[in-house]
Amino acid sequence: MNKPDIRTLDPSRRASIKRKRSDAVADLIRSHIFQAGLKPDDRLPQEPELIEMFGCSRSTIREALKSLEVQGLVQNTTGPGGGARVAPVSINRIVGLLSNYFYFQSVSAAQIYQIRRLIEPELASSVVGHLTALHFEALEQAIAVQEHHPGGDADWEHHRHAEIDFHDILIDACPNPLLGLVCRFVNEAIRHLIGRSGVQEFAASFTCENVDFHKRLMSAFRSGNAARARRVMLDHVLSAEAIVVPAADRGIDQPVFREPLRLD
Amino acid sequence: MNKPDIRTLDPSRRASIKRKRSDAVADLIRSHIFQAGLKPDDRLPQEPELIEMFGCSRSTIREALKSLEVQGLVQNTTGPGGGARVAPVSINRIVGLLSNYFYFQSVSAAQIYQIRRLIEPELASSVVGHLTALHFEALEQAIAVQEHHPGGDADWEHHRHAEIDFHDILIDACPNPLLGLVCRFVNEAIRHLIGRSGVQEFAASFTCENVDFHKRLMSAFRSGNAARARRVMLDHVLSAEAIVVPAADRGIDQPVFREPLRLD
DNA sequence: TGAATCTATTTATGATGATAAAATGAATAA
DNA sequence: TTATTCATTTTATCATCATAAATAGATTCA
Repeated sequence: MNKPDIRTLDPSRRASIKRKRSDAVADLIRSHIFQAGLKPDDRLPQEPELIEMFGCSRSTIREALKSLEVQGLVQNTTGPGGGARVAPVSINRIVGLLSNYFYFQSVSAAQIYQIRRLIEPELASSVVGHLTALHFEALEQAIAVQEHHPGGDADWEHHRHAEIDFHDILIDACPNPLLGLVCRFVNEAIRHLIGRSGVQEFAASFTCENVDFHKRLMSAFRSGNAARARRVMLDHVLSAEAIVVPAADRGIDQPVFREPLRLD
Repeated sequence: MNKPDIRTLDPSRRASIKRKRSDAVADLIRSHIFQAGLKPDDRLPQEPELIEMFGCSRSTIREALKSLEVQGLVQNTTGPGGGARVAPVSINRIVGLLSNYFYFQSVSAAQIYQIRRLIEPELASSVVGHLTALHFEALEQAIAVQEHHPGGDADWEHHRHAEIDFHDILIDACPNPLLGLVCRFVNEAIRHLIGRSGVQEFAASFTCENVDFHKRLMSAFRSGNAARARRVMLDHVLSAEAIVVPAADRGIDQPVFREPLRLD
């Protein structure tokens, strides 16, 4: 058969290793979305049209659309007016895909806190002035969850998750999407650590301490004091690190920035 | 027909919105990989067996495998001994998926540098003692690329990419995978910024300055001085920020940490 | 009129069978 | 020995049909 093969039509592709047709089609559609500047909810051609456009079968098109769907770029719906539509790539999807990564690349508490101490204070500072009433409500509720069974042993994991939830809510209010994304990643890494940890010794006092820090953070947020929010968060993270990270793993040379300096 | 539907068998799924079979199968396989502790290169059952196991058709299984392939969890090969194999989720794949995100969520230079000034100095410090001869060679070459046409106007984008390449090489030597991942993200964001920027005014002197900083970094790396590497990198990032970020966007309250403090 | 329900249509989704292409290893020819 | 060819295994792609889901519009009931 003498059908033109997409893989050989594009010179840039031909040089590289043989790719699957479905992947080539997926990339072409992906490029088209960006180059045409399509926005979320814009419609893509329907399956029969795509089959016509790319000269390949339905299953190939479907695999390509599946690929784009997993990437979070498109969403497929049935029914009249349905088909493939452009979707906004959500931060949640990226984080979800990331979680696979941690299964093969385990990260230690020490490694997590090496970054956490740097970015969480920045997060705390940056959300000041951006927290809505809804945010405050959610934050209060996260604190309430932590306070509920302060002594219960079985609730340890529950408390730790509520602790991370508190920080995730801050991310929601963060005006810098990249900072938010990075913080989400670190939180996701912590969640994995909680899941597989045998480090459940530090229960009661740790939770109380965290709640206290969170309340002090709330106070700083309410008063609109970014500098104080930064300081309190730094203390919070360092305090947690001192408990969570085994002393042996705590790098002596790891620096802590206590006070910010200004650009000249 | 009275076939058991995977979507209704799992109580946790039944409650939520209707999912596609292929997604349900993909999740089951994914969970199996993790729960069985499968390692990269371990084989998954072949398509006919999977069809048997899940009681669904070939196309459903193939979509599920496609999904896992896009996620980077498995790799499919043809031929004897082929089939689906577990693959390590690579940092490159995650970054690739992330790049979609930036098309809908644009990030400004100011936002990038808010994070960059925090983590790049940490990166520079952490790679000290972990750079191999190969790393040094690659770093030298990246510098050479930047030096090649210091005045050429058309090379501006080329130089900027070489500048980012230099930092990516450091990431390769970073012993903290999470820090590496975060730095890759920031670099990816910068690459996007370069791609769509109309900010090409600052060309010649900027490149020279960067090369100078890179050479000073190399010196610190060679002498094994982590503290100096940190300081030089901070100066490098701040210098770049002062040029790249419009003064109006430069938040007055953004802090700069010039000297590290120690844990008590 | 207004809301709820039915029905038809559109579209993706799932199933089946056949063919093509890639990878492996064995057999063969130089 | 070395390279080549060939058969085999397994996915990749194709083609077609049947099913399920979602919407729009008509219809019915209050």
